[in-house]
Amino acid sequence: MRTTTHILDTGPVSGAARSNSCFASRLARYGTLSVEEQEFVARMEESERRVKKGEVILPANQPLDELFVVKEGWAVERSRARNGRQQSLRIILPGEVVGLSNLGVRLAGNDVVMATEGVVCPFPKDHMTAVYHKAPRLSALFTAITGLDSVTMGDRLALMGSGTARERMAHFLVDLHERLLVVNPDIGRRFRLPLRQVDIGEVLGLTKVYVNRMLKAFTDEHLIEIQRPYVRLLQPDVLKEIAGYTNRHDLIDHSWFPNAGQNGISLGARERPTG
Amino acid sequence: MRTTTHILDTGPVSGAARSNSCFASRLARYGTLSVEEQEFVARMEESERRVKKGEVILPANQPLDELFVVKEGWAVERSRARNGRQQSLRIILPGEVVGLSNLGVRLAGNDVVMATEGVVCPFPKDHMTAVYHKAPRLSALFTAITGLDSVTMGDRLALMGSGTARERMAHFLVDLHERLLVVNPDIGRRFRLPLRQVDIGEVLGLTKVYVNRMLKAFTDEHLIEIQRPYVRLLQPDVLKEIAGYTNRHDLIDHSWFPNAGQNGISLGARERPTG
DNA sequence: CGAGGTGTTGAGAACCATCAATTGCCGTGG
DNA sequence: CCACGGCAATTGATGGTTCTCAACACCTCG
Repeated sequence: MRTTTHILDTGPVSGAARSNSCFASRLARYGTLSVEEQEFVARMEESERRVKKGEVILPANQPLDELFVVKEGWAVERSRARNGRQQSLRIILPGEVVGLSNLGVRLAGNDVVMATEGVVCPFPKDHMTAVYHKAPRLSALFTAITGLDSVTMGDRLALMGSGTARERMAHFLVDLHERLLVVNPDIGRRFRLPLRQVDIGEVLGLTKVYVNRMLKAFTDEHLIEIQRPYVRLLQPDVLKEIAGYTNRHDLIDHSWFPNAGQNGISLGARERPTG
Repeated sequence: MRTTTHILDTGPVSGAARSNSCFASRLARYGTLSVEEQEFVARMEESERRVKKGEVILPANQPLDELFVVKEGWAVERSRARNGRQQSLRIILPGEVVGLSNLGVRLAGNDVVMATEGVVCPFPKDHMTAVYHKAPRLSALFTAITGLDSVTMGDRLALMGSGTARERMAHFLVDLHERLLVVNPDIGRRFRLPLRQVDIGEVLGLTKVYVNRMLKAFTDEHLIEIQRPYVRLLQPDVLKEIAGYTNRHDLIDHSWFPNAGQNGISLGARERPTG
């Protein structure tokens, strides 16, 4: 009998159970969690709050005493530029955490705003202290995720620096699709894109007008198909080629994680579902 | 008698001693380290390696088993785009760490290349395991620094997305200056900029021609003065205004750090030198 | 003295922004 | 049922910022 359970074990997983643990299910992608670690994660998701579209769940320039797991809906991290023109730094999808990278920071650098209505699970930052004390492997996993975010951000930075509008748009679509697949492997090539073209423009550093032109171009080239608010990627590979996309989600490393000690639980890589 | 020593205590600090601990001195900016923690840090800097200009100290797409502290010289993190046009993601100055954000990542996302000759201190990634086990406050500090890097990267992302060439250049100059001041508070307004205009272009996502034009513009407006390879910021405040610069280095938070335990060492904020 | 790298300057073109007008969609109310 | 308002998407015309290409000046080093 094993002392670990795999959260994403295929089998009798009810829909409700899955929706109760979208964060845990994302973590489970990177390995098996011990029972104790699962308790920590569960604690992070124990309180829910329903949030409206446009609600600021993490205000900039304010001390941040709560982290969030986004459970339903999309959020956006936005930098407020005094130029009026504001820039979205990243999109936060269900199952992703807000504030991990701001953990050591006294004041939050940027706003995090809900792009749609949704449900978030706030949990006090102090809990992280306990994690660092008692669940070193989990804290290492958080470090890993933070690092992954950083690499991802680097990719976007490169794209914003030297990428054309076409490349940016392709990257945007492909990246969203791949990230949605992480939590929800069975969506196929079609997904809901609950953003206006203005919003996309703020993510990509383009005007809504040019966003529209790029989308039209892709549609004309039969690369995508738009059935608002859904998008279908007709030729994902071509889009990846245009974007120069490299999937970074295989990058999580656990080899250096501290061992769990006498219970000897291995946080080994989970085999990827063939795709 | 205190059990802690402040590494940057003003007083009899020899030049040699300071050059031996540029990383420690950066850490010390954020608080006082215990003797044990100092030992960890010292261990990170115990082996030195002299590196040539252009040398790749951390190759992309390869497992990363060493971190580096850059002790002398400048390094650059570069994303290799297959478009030919390559983009520098960030500049790494003496006293800064390479690879912290890649800790949890199986393969390094990007190359890190020396922009000048210099000295780096490699230390095995495995040491971090020990840190996470035995020096929770230190590992929290690393998390904090990683977070700070992330926020900084967000600022640059916003700038690349919606900033003009003028704003980018101003930000570039001001940011470098402020970061050099962290380790070396007495350089005044003049600093050595050991980069070609092409290199600056790769950082800012501009061509060398336009970099030149911006620099000329700033010179004509008496905002800067160039005495290759030195730059003097004649009106730093105007530059900050142009760049919309906000200094993020005050942002490190230690309130949530785990306590050190019975020895009760406080990792309190260090008062900033008045500037 | 020549070669190569870097900086400087000019002219034209490309990409994307801006401005402006129109269409289509949806919910509301008459 | 239709009129209306408002928001988002779409399309066209024009302009600005930045790129590209190209030539030349400067410096260092052999």
